[in-house]
Amino acid sequence: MHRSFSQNVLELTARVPKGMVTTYADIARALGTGAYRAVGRALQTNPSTKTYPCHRVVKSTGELGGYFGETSGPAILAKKSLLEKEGVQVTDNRIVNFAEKHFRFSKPRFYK
DNA sequence: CTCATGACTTTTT
DNA sequence: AAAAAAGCCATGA
Repeated sequence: MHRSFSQNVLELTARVPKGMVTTYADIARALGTGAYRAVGRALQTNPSTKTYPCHRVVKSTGELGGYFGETSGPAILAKKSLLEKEGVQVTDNRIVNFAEKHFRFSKPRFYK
């Protein structure tokens, strides 16, 4: 069964447990590619934040990254709020204790 | 098909 | 430590 790259990005996003985060690079790697930037692009068209909690996807550096196309401003504040509501602290645009909150995908998956 | 673009990442200043 | 440059690749025009 072939799923599009974007579709797989969304499905992996849905796997991240509440209170944990993953990164754009992790998702790309889990799909067997290095298309980190394309991951962000795929999330930009997220059809449902309920189904796909894309606020749990952050940068490899532990910084927040973007939300709904915005890299700063109100959208990012919303992302921060959602994370803190789940117990992930954010200070100065960064995940506090990033290593402990970092969810790792168990096995690589391929979409092709 | 080619080309530019971006919710990125890593290396180099 | 902070900023810039270079590298990455799926997607849409």
